[in-house]
Amino acid sequence: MPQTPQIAKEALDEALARQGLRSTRQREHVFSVLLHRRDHPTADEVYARAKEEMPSISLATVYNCLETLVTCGLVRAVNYEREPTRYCPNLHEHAHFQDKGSGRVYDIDLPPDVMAHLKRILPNGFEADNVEIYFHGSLQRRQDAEAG
Amino acid sequence: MPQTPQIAKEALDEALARQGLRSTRQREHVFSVLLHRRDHPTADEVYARAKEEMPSISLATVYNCLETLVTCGLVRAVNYEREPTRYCPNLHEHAHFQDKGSGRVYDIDLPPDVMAHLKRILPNGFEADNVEIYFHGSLQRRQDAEAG
DNA sequence: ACTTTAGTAAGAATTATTCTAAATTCAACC
DNA sequence: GGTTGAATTTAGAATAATTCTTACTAAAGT
Repeated sequence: MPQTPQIAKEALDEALARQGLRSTRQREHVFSVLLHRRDHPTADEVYARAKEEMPSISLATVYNCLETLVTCGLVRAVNYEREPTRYCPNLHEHAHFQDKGSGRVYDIDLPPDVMAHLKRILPNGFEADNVEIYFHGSLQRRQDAEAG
Repeated sequence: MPQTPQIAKEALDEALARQGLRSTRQREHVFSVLLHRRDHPTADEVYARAKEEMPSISLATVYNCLETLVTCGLVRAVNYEREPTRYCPNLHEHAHFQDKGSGRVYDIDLPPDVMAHLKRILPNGFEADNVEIYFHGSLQRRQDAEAG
């Protein structure tokens, strides 16, 4: 039973309030679904998981809630090629890696200098707000390194 | 009247042959459209431009040809968020920058070390085939620096 | 309690893209 | 030069993710 931890609920309420938005059961629940398994689910997957505890929630509401969470800055929308958008509650600056075997997406921490270093390659006049870095490849699984 | 330069036509024929594919009028024309204005057009835009010289070409064929060119390695498909796919005949390793004002996409050359440097941040077991780097921001236009 | 506003639900609509089936083209062989 | 068979093109239908619309519900302000 994923229960939104108090600390996350407070962050949610505060972030929503900052945008003049209300905290609702659906928003809280969708957020808790994302926090519970940080595996970059698609909207459909979030919908399926959300319904387990809240069978009356609709797909449209899941889309609305995800969009709201993105607007509030609590969640990041992640795209690769034209696959369905995935959602990620990890707010550190980080890159993504998609394993072409399983399609699963993993967070890759960025050493602090990388982002700055990257922005420095831009010619004069190009001002970047953000940089998306998306690796695509295969994940060599080793017995001793089991990752989620 | 964009005419495929001989050198490009030969590269096309050779690349197609390597995959056991035929060189056709449509494939050649779609390729020439991409080479003519290197502004990362969408499939729809390529369709519109291709029709000017070849009014009978269909949108499906444009999609097929673009896909074929990507398969042959002559063209890169570029995605940002869930916007329509854009096509780019620049095969150097490079990043993309989208100006949020105009939506236009620019190629950004990568210093040779950057790619290698980036791949080195991957944890053990992650083997990247490729990295997409997509900047999003605004382009400060200066009188003396007019770019296409 | 009454009114306004925000949020949710269900399904229709949209959009980029892919699929399907029929028609056409092309390269190789006779 | 015509024939054959596979590859390609075409037009339109189909698909899939997402957004929109409209009515309903819930909450907040008065």
